[in-house]
Amino acid sequence: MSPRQDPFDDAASAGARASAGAVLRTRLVDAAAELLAERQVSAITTRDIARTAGLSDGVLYNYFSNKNDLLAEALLRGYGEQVEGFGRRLPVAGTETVEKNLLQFADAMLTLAEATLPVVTGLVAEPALMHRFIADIHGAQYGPLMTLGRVETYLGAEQKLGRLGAFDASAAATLFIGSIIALGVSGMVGEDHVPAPRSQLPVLIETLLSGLGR
Amino acid sequence: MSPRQDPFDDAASAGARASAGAVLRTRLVDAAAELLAERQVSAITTRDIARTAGLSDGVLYNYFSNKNDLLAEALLRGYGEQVEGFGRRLPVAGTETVEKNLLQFADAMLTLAEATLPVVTGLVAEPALMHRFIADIHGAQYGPLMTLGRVETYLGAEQKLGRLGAFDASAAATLFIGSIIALGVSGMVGEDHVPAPRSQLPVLIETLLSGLGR
Amino acid sequence: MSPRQDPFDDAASAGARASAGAVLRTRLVDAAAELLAERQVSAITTRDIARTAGLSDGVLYNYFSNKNDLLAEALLRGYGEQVEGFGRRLPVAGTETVEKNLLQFADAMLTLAEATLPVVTGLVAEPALMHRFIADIHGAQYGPLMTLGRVETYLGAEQKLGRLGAFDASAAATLFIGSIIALGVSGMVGEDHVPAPRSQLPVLIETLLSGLGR
Amino acid sequence: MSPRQDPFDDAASAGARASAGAVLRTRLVDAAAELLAERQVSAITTRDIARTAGLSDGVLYNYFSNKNDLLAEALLRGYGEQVEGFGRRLPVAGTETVEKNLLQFADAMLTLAEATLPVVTGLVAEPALMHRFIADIHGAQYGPLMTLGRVETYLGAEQKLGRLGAFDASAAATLFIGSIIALGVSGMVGEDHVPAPRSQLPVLIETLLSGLGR
DNA sequence: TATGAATGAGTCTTCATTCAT
DNA sequence: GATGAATGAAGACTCATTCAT
Repeated sequence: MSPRQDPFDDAASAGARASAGAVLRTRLVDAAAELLAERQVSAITTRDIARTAGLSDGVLYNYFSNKNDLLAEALLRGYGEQVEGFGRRLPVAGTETVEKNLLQFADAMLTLAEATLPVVTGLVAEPALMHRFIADIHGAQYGPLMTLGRVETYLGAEQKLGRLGAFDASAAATLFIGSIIALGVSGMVGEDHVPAPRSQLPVLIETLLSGLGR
Repeated sequence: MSPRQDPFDDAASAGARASAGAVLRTRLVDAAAELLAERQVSAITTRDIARTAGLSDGVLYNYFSNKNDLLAEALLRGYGEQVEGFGRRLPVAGTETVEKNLLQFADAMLTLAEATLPVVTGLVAEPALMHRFIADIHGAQYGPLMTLGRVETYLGAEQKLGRLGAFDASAAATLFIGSIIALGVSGMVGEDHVPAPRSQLPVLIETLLSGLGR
Repeated sequence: MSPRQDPFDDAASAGARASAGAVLRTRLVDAAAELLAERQVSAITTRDIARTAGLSDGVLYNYFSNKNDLLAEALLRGYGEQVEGFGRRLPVAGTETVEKNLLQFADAMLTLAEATLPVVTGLVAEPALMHRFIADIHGAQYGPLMTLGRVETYLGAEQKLGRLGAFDASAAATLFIGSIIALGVSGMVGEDHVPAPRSQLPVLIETLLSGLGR
Repeated sequence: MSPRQDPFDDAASAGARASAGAVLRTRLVDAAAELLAERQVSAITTRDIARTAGLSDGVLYNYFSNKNDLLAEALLRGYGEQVEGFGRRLPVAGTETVEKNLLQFADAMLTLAEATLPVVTGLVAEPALMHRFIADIHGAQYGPLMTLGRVETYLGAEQKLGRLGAFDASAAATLFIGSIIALGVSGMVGEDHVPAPRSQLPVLIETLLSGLGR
């Protein structure tokens, strides 16, 4: 007698099954992320996700306890990717000029804001998901504090190098990031008569560097 | 014969009768505003509004052509009240010190942001209402451009008075407002370990005034 | 002392009041008839009628026990007017030629059909109103039997005058009226590629007169 | 091994499973058709259909994009069945006698009219559904023009065979069909004192054949 | 485990009718 | 009588979740 007839019952296929499951799980997250990129969270139905993933309506509940669990994962992954893209573009203190570096920083940050704002603002309507998301990005060190921290660290480093004066690095980072996010928001709302956000970065930086005083 | 004392007689009651319709209308707007203050737009149902107003389900449609019309009115009224409160607190160029004035400006603006951000961000999930709202606040001169304009105007005035140096007033206003909104947002999402937004205003202003340069 | 001060309290004004009531009643029926001419029965609301009559929502119930009672009256009146217009245009047996007379008959009947079909078909969706209407037009001798009877009478008269041959006048009337109503319906449904109903009357009459036999 | 007897096994049950969706879909259409046979379109609610089909409220939307889509299908199916029944009963030119053939034609047509008139007239109150239905029956070659065309064709064929004289076949078809529909309508509205529609067919045909002239 | 059919509570909106003034 | 504000039942449609196969 051969060991077993049941084709699904050996270690290999058990592994295959397990990873097959993981595959489906990933396909669901991919589909959710894809939809998140083109639509408000509140406009995404479980059926949409299943269709996009090419799967049936019910699978979702084999891998996630509910819709929000899946969305939270997709959200975190998408956000994380953007944050990492941001992290890879950062200038190094002491190289180039401070102004040039800040511009590069600003551009990366505006890109991050433009990519994540639509999704994040959409979360406001889903408090449960929102809190979940905030907890998750804290856990994953992806929070806005991280970006704020990067700017702060950079500014502090330039100060130590003597390429910047004395100022509160934390406050400066808030001014820098806050104004860039504001630009991103105004671009998102799409008010007419407002200049393209990106074109305003240089004068923003120059103003921040010089200050308003005499 | 002395005039009648009964406050419900004559013109008064005629007026009351004439505006009887307006009473319910107002009650509906009040109810909507009340709910808006405690919940996301998307979590407010027509039934909620009716219950809160102590009215029956259908009344809404005797005064508004649909749910969004009512919400838009409540939204605009609430937002307008905040904007006017903001407008009344603004400093005058040339008085006091620039720093003190900017602090007052910042405080008013943070108050405005804290009051309006939750509602406004909730609109993102309701594009129809969002566009309606944007059109309404533009019509009512309540737009964000208005607040930006106020700051810009103030800074320009101080420049002319020689109390501030040479800088781009528009960029400065963006730095100022953007960072305050960012404080408001961080307060709203309620991240722990973040200092109270209001306590950060002085150093923010000082940093903005001095700049980062040497 | 003059007889009476109260301007509303003499016989004349009592009469005026009574007729004032009748006036409102008539205004309601007028408004309903007006709307019936431009819309399906099912698309007419009591509020529409009140607005059109320039009256308040509730008056209707002072003169009619419900919406259908009012509509039934408007329906009957409108239908009666058309039927009477039809009755006034009928030819007299023995005058002109039979063919010319039948054409006149046909034209009057098509006019009647075109005017009443939209309203009558709209009634199908309101069984209660439909039955009421049928009973009413029977009572008022306005029924289709009446028009059928008119044709039948005319044909019989021409037979007696020897201007037509031997045939069953009732069946002939049915052929005549049925085909004209069919033309009216096909015009109403507005199928393309169908010739204008009125242009087909002559050949219809000629065919009816000659018959299909050899 | 003998083939299995169990009708639910193998291919049969695979088919059943594959078409399991179609089963509910059909049940819905059946239920709609059932209601259509006993009630005006406008008096049928989605809940009625679901209850009649023994299903829950929402199922409808798993198979149809809206209520009208379902009704349109039920309508077309019912109408098509009648039209096909009609088509199967038609006489052939040159056989029997013309009179007998026309009577057969008339009877089939009256049957068709009696079956379809209540439903079709009910559509008048639902313009959207009406247009949809007209488009559908045109697509399916079920339109009234078809029935008209069948009569016209028959009459033309008899003319060529010399069994009928010279006349306008189109006008004759309109006379024929129009009067039969009129009989159907008068039967439908159920006026009393009107002889049974079917009993009037012979004299109608005789009159049509002989004409009114001398 | 995968499927997708089925569920049913919940949403906005309409409108004939009532009734206090 | 006249008003018109208020009522609330009813309708079409959506969608997260369940569960038999």
